[in-house]
Amino acid sequence: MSTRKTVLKETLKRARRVTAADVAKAAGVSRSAVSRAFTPGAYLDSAKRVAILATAKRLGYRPNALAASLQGNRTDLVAVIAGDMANHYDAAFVGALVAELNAHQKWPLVLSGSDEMTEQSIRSVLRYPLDAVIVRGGSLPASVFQDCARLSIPVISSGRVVDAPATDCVACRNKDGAELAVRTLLARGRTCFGYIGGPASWSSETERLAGVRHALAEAGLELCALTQSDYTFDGGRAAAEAMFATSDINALFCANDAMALGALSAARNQNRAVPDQLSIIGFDDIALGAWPDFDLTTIRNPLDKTIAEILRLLEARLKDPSKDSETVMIDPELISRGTH
Amino acid sequence: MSTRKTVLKETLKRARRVTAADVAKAAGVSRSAVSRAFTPGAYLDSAKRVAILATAKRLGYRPNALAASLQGNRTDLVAVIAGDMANHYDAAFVGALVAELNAHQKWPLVLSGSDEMTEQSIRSVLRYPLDAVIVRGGSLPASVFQDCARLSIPVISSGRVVDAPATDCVACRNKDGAELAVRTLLARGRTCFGYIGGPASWSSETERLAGVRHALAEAGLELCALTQSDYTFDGGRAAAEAMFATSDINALFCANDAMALGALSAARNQNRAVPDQLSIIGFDDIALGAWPDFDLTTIRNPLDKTIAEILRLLEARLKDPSKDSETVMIDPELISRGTH
DNA sequence: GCTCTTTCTGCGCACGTGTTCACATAGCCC
DNA sequence: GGGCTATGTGAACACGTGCGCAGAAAGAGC
Repeated sequence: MSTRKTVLKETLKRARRVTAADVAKAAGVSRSAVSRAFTPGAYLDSAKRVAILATAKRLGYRPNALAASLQGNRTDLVAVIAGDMANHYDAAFVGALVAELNAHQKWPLVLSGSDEMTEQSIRSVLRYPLDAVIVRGGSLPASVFQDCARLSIPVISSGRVVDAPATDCVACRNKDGAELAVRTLLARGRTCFGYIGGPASWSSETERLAGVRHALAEAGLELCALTQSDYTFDGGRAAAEAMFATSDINALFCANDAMALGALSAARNQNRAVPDQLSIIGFDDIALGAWPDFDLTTIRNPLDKTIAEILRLLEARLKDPSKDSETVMIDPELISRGTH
Repeated sequence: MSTRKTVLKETLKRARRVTAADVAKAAGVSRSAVSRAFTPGAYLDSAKRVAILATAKRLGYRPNALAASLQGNRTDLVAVIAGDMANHYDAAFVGALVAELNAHQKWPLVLSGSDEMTEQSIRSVLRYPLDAVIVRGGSLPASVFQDCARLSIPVISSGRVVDAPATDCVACRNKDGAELAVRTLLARGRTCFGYIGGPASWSSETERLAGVRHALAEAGLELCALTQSDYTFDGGRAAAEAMFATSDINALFCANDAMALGALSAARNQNRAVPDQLSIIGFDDIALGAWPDFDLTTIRNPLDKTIAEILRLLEARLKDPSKDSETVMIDPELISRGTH
């Protein structure tokens, strides 16, 4: 009876994965021996180990990482909540982060899409026992962080400082970056400033705007023009066109490079000489800005440093899950090129 | 004794995940009842179900997807082997694919990096019981496909046609695309053709080159200049500069948009009027090409269709794992803009 | 030969879940 | 009351693995 049931199951299942028991039977040893063969440092006759590994290779066996993780081991699975992958900086960020995680033998479950979609997705993904969740900026509701905390899954937030237990943060000093941009333009002798920002709901946006206002106030100035746009090339281009039509700015700071490139495109289209009549500075330092066709002056939001810090924090957190939360601030740098 | 051991383990483990047994104890029911509460259609008193779900929510319980998958269920985990994320087309591809997989409740484990690194990574990731592996172009060794076959993990290959069991393919008709580009340039009256290709090891490259040669031969022509580059903007720019120095082409077809934009940049830098003196056509149709600053004519490698087909093939394969392998060819289209 | 250490091995438990199985309770009709 | 169906329930198993435990074998020192 029970044999018949097993046979039925075998047939129904298309093709069972080879298990340690299969290898043990084929090699004529116990299942424990197979397990030990794959565990460095375990007591096992070296000749036997070689034989077992050979059999395993022949059958195409690999230990099932999921079953192993049931014992309370690490899963090496990390959720990565990407921002908008259409954004060049976010895409570069995710690409570099994924490569770095791979190099550290961590496997990223990537989530992307609109914020509501992502919120749904993260709920589903939390069904997996993750080692950690890495969040890229964005504007996710606080409930997500609470859910992670309840499941005692550590969180690393990049681009936004979050105060929560077992939550480490890496963020750029956005205010400093914006001030750096404005001071650079002031030093160039500019007096009438325009600013094209991103969606007001993003914390980075409010910080950058605050930096702009602060640095201008120090020089006894105010913004001549201000627009909130959407971090895209098209959005930046449209915002710049509208701005050119209503005010006579000679300096323009954009909250990211994509919008700055859009603004540069608009300026060229209207025959405004850059940088003679108008200075433009972006933020992020995407690869595109360095192309000779643009040669965009920008404030670098250092990708490599940020990702290196994320991995350092991840390792530290896994080593000591109960350690205090840590926040690392990254200093932006001026990348001086031809548009200011 | 056994109690003491359990207590010790509890203390050592930082914070255990809430399990169905915990919920059962808290709600005063059996563990089976908790499992049934989360299984739609299972026999369970409706009042009891409500009570259990409430308790589960209070404790922050979610079923462990990994433990559930041990029973032979789907894991909903899919490995995605990305190409080079620095490449704009590949980055857009991965971004769109990830979003679409998320929408279908599939969770992508993304691998990226150099080919050798990726090969190492895929071996590690195959320790997880994956529902499928999606491979983006590239030049991975055949052994990877063999490994997947042995573990009976279905493979979907995009950008390259692979003949293997349980391996479905989606690919662009690269030859047709290249011919379309050349015929468009011929119709424009061009006679002296340059071609900047990608690495020769890629199958897409040989197909595109074959298309170029075939369409030219039909018109009784041959290539005036040929270079293999690396699919990057800088590579395309350097290749174009070298080409301009040695031959007097009036038509240039590039194997991808990034190199075409580099070539366009080089042409502008040397005051070659595009499209009056020189026509340039790219391949892929990345978002960048549509920017008014470039306005690049190109051959679209339809991203949405490709991804839609990948998901269709994935669903079909999961529904019937033993179905015949299928190959879907996607037709490229001419996107006529200002550089030809 | 006897004890002690070192090396090696198989048995069996634990991990968290879905599902089958056997059993209970209740309702209904003859 | 007897037989039937529909509904509800907990115990038990299976999934694949790592590891603890106990015992075996072998060698070393007296």
